[in-house]
Amino acid sequence: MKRTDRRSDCAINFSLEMFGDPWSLLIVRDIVYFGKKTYGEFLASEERIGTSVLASRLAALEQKGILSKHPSQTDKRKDEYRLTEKGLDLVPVLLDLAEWGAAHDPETGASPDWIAAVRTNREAVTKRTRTVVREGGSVVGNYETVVQ
Amino acid sequence: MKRTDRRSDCAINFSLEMFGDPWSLLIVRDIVYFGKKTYGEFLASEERIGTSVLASRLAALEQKGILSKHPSQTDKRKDEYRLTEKGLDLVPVLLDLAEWGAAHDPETGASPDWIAAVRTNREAVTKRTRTVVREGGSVVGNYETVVQ
DNA sequence: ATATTTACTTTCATAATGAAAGTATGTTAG
DNA sequence: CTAACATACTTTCATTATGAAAGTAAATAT
Repeated sequence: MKRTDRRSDCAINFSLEMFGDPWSLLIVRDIVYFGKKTYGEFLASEERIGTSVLASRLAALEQKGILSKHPSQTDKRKDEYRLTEKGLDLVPVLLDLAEWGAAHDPETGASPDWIAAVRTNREAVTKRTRTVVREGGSVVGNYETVVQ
Repeated sequence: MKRTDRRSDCAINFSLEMFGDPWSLLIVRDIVYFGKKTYGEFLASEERIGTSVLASRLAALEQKGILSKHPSQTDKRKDEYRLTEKGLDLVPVLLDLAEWGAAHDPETGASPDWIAAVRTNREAVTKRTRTVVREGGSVVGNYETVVQ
């Protein structure tokens, strides 16, 4: 009586079913790179996610244990979304996507030394990124720390 | 007069626009892990991609330079799809997705020693996987070679 | 008290997916 | 040589997801 609804037991397929849509990883990126936390901050991102899509993605990521939601202490209208440990495990995926994108987009906006740091020092960059993000920081706000 | 249609210049966004749908990376996985090459082989994969979706994904991946298409030498009905070098650059992404999926799916079908090899020996596994796939082989058909 | 913020929900037109059947060309079996 | 079959699609159409815009309710700022 197993086999609920998943397409297969493949680990890659499992990952794709969890966050393999075109928006979920952009939300994770907003947290990891830019330190965004609230609905309004995600909504304002450059890629212009629609409000209804954002709402459904946030709910789905929370339900899947990738994000957790907490009422803001300072403003009761706001909620803060944070990555769980499971969500932090996506940092390596983000780094690979950044590396691939930077390598193959002739007009990429990625900074060459960030990409170089990821390429030459992957383990350490991953670990420091996790640590920084776990404590509420972001890559952009802690560049020196993360890159080394 | 730049800025065609892309949502942003972010490298992560670029990657997601190229293969960030729920099917493209499964096709790449079919090639890398299982050595699939033809339309019919992709169509038969466990996740049951629809024929119209498969056709559009293959065309899109070819147009984006991730796959190349070649008439089969032995059977003129068949076409063979292969990864370009740009497509081979997706191997690290696949390895990360496998690692994340295996780590977070309690019922994963991924073999523990493949995952262990990826985790402890990422660089070498990546490089050997690329080499094997570039020559038309696959992970499943060359397990000992790839894992070491 | 009133205006504004914030996090949504609702509505609705358009696009993508999924299931099923159909087609054109090449191959195989008798 | 011909009929059945294989292969790579395309077409159709119902269902679902996306995207744009407007609306709502609670909390905060003025």
